[in-house]
Amino acid sequence: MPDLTRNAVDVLPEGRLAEQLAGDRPLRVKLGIDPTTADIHLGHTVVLEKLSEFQREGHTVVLIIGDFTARVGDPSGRSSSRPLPSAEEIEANAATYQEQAFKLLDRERTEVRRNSEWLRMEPEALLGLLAQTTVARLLERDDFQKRLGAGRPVAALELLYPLLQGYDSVAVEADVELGGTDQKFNLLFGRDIQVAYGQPPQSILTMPILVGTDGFQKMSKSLGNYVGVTDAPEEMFGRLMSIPDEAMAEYYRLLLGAEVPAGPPNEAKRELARRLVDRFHGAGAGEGAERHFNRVFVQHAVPDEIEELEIGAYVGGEPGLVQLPKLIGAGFQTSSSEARRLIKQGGVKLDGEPVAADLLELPREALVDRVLQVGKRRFLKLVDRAS
RNA sequence: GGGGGAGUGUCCGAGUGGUUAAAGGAGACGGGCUGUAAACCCGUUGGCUCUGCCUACGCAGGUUCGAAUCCUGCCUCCCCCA
Repeated sequence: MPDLTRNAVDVLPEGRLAEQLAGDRPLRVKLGIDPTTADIHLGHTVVLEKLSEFQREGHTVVLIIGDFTARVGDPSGRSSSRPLPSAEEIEANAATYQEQAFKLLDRERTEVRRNSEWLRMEPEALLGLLAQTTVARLLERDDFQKRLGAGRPVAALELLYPLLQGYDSVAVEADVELGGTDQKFNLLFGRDIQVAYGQPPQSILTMPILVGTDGFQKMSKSLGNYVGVTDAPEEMFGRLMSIPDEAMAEYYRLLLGAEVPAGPPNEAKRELARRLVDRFHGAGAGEGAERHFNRVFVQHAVPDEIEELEIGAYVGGEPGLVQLPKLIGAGFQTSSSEARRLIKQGGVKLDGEPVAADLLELPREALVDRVLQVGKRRFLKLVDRAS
C-alpha cells in the first residue's frame, strides 16, 4: 500500500490518520476549493493529486466547491483583504471548477457538494455556530497577528471564515481534510467545530505550496506566475519551460511524485513539461506542444498554426495604406501607442524581418498573407478577404 | 462619541504652488546573452488623428497667471481613546 502521507507537511494529530486507515471503513476525505478565480492551476493540483491517491485506495473524496465561502474571503496567507468576486463570477467559476478537478479525480468516487447548500442557514443556526468559539481564538492565527501588528485591516467577515469552513466538515462528516500548508489553521479549527457538533474530529493533512513559474513566490493567479490546468498545450509547455532550474525538483516531486531525472537540465525540464501537458491534454499532447516550442523558441520560426487577422478594416487615411500601430493594437490587444513603441524598439517583425523603427504604415499588398510578429511569441497571419 | 492620520500611474512609494506625464522600486513588455531558461546587461512602460494634442495624482467645486501640492464640501480607509 502506498504511503498516503508522502510529500505531506503536517499530518495531525500524530498517528491518527494511521489509525483511521487501519479501520475497515472507507474514509471520507474532504477538500474545499473556493471558486474565486476562473481556473484551477497546478498549485491546486498538488492537493488534488493527493486526494486522488486516497481515492485510488478506495476512500471517498468529498470535493466542496466553496461558492458560499468565496463570498466571505479566506484570510489564509493573506497580508490584506482583497476585493471579493461578484456573485456572478463565483457562479461562473463554480460551474467549471469541478470539471477541471475531474482532470485529476475519479468522477465515480467523488462526491461534489457546494457549501451554499448548508451555509445559507437560518440566523438562529448561525448564532449557534458563532457560539462555538471566541474572538481570541479566531485572532490567534498568524496572518491576522501580522496584519493587526502592521495596522492593516482585518474584515469582520474574514474572521468568520474558519467557522464556516469548519462547518463544512460537520455537514459532510469528514474523516480527513486536506489542504495547503497555509490552510493549517482552518483545518485544525474544523476539528473543534466537529466536536462541538458531536462528531469525531477529522484528521488533517497539509501539502506544500507549489512555487510559481517565477521560482520564488507561491503560484497564484493574481501574481501571474501560474500554469492553469485549462491552458492550451503550447502555453502550458512554454510556461513550464520558463521555470527556473532550481524549481524543477519541487515540480517533479509535488506534481509527478518523481525525482528529477539525471542528465541535462534542459531535457529534464522538457520531460516535466511533456508529462504535465500529457496529463491535462491527453497522451501525445506534450510532444505536439514541444514541437511548437522548438519551432518558435529554439528555431525562432513561425508556428504551424497561427490565428488570422483581417486587415481590411485597418486601411487608413490614404487609400491602400494600412496603419501599423492600429493593426498591431487591434491584433494583439494593445494600445496603438504601445504598438508604436514596439516598432521603435525593433520588436515587430513581418515574416521574421524586423520592421524599420520609423515605419508606421504600409500598403496592404505588402502585408497580405504575411506573418506579423510581436516579440518572440506572438504571431498573427494577415489576410484580406475583402480584396 | 472624541482625537489623529491617509487616499498619487499595474502595484509599492517620493513629491506640499511653476521645465512634473509626475523621483525611486517592483512587475510587465522589447532587445542582448542563453538551454525559449534563471541570473545578468540595455531600453520602454497614460492615451491619441504623435515634431503636437488630450487625459491624469479619491470625488465635486473654489482660490491662482499657474495646483498632485492651498481652501470648502463629500466619499473611502486606518490608528488611538471612550
